[in-house]
Amino acid sequence: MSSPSTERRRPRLADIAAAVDLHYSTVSRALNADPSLSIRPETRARILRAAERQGYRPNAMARALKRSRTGSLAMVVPLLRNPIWSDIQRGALKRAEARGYVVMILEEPEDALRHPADYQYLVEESRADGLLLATARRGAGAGSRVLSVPHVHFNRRGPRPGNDVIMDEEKAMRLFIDLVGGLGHRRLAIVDGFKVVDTTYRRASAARAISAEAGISVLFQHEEHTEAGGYLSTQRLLARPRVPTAIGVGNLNQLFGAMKALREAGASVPGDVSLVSFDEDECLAYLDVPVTSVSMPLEQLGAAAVDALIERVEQGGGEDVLVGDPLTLVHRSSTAPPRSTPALHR
Amino acid sequence: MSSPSTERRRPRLADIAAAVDLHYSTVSRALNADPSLSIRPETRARILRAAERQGYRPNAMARALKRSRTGSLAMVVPLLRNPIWSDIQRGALKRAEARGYVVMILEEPEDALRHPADYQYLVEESRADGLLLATARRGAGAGSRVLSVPHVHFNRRGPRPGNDVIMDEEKAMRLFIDLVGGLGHRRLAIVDGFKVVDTTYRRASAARAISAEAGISVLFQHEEHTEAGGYLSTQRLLARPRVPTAIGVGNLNQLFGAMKALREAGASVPGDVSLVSFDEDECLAYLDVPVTSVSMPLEQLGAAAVDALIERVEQGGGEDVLVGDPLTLVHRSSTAPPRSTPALHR
DNA sequence: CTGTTAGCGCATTCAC
DNA sequence: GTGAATGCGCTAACAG
Repeated sequence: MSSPSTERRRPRLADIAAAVDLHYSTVSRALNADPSLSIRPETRARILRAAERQGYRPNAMARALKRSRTGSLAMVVPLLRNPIWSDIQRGALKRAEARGYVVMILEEPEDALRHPADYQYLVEESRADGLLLATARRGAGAGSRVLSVPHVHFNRRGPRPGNDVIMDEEKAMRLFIDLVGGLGHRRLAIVDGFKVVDTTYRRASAARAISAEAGISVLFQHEEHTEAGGYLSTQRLLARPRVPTAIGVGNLNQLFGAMKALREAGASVPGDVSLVSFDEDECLAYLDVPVTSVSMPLEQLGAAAVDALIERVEQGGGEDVLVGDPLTLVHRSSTAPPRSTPALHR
Repeated sequence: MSSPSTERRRPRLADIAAAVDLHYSTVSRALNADPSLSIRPETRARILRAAERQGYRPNAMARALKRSRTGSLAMVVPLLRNPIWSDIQRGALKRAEARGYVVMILEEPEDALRHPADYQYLVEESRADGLLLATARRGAGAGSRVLSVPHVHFNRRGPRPGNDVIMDEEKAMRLFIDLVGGLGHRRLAIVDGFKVVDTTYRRASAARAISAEAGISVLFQHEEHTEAGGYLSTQRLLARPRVPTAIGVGNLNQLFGAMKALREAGASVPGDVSLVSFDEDECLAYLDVPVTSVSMPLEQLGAAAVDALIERVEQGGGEDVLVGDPLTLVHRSSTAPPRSTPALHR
């Protein structure tokens, strides 16, 4: 209806070749700066100018078909409310863009888990060059179909070593235990998600080892990683004969539940119990009593995962990666020495 | 080193054609269930079986090249901490998957805004069939380059009508004003982000219109959409000679700031001031005083945006979409009648 | 009912 | 220095 004539096809190599009166293969080589092409600079400039003028854009599909490389990565993340996934995703997107890749995102519902191999089709159909996976449950798919396309598991380890990019959960746990241990706490508790999730599993193992060596007791409560889960776990802890004096909470959602349970029980923070979050978030600074947290390198993890995957795609190699920096304590007001503790009398 | 021979190429149409002793074009038509092909069921079954056995997967690049359609959409979202974007993204991903599309995500830093047309290259290079954009600032790029590829603006309107998928902010505002107005409040305030963001702008306009017609006064505070912004805005409100008795807060980050300001000023909620959040989140139920919120149809918005874009890609048509369902009030404990109000004496 | 043919747009090996 | 030719894997129009 309105100007039906203006519609113009996107220029191809042939179009710009016609404009400069050269063969399109020459144009291709000039635009790609093919070193084996000894072209005179002046001709080259002419080509570039023509391409520019016509607004030439290489067709990614055609190029991908020819090169058998799509320039895109597929990222599978669990469908969770926890904001850490946004941060990891952010790190991955930035790094991928910087390295000339695009990223497709898929979200896997927690109640409809699939096997990692179920995402292989993306590579097999040449939609992506490789897979970034955060879908593994511990033991899931162990011994079963092994992925035969480039991939890395991030944040959660895969069924076998060699393609994992994970955070240094042990370091995080050590930070927590050193902090409250140093304040004099000897009865700690950790409120976290279920141990079928690898991250939680590693955290729990680390806590066990570290606390044992420090002569500190640690109680574990594993529940859903939601407000309700944190609430329930903390209620249970507070109902014990000897209530822990310091609690570490595995994620932000659970933290809100934990705080509610503490409030309802009349337990003051940090007076009665010290509280530490394993998710850092700006909002922690604005709570009634600002909550100390362990800040994990989330964006760095995403970036490292992309780097590792690209290495596998382009070189075929690669090793496990442990991301441990910057992993720091954000000191706020939710920790203090336990009431009448040796530390106070020193 | 280990079994270098096992490496087998991915099967192509030709491979399965060879296996069933038919031409590969026939195989193609059979697999695609081409209606113009009258093939005998038995042959068809043979083909399917062979394809299955060889693990055949159509090459998406080759298909895209031929069909000039990639089957992927590009989504550009602002780089923000606010969790609404995750929810919108989720809705979009789900719908896209259901409709056979994949989605690439790009995040645009708020401090390095680009023109929507800067993302056109994705379509021009045949990396995506269309663009989902949430990048517009009011007035940005108005009158400048107009997008010449299929696209929709979501949550934030584009420079001109016709390709917008937005939420019914007016309805949201009406819910808020009706609620607190009905409780007897006559001095309201709205704490929100800056009005260069279209969502905020529409919310403010709606509030102005609705409150005028209801004979209610509304004060606006526009600050950064962060905890610090909400804190600052609320402090300002509390410093006024006549403090508003009900405050609506535009997003979750600001809400934490607002609550801190109220706490520090010794203003009780809902005793001294009623509080309503325009972002719904499970954590609101776990706060010291659980906060009432307006729950927006975020996933629905994402899904609607995908539908609208696919319509433009596949049919070339499309109109503006207003997403208004389900848009509801989540009643919690942060609202009450103002102290000694007419409503109490009725 | 099935085979032939011609590209989609590009990179690349080989001639000249 | 540059042109010609081939094929990546697939779809679709056309033969037979």
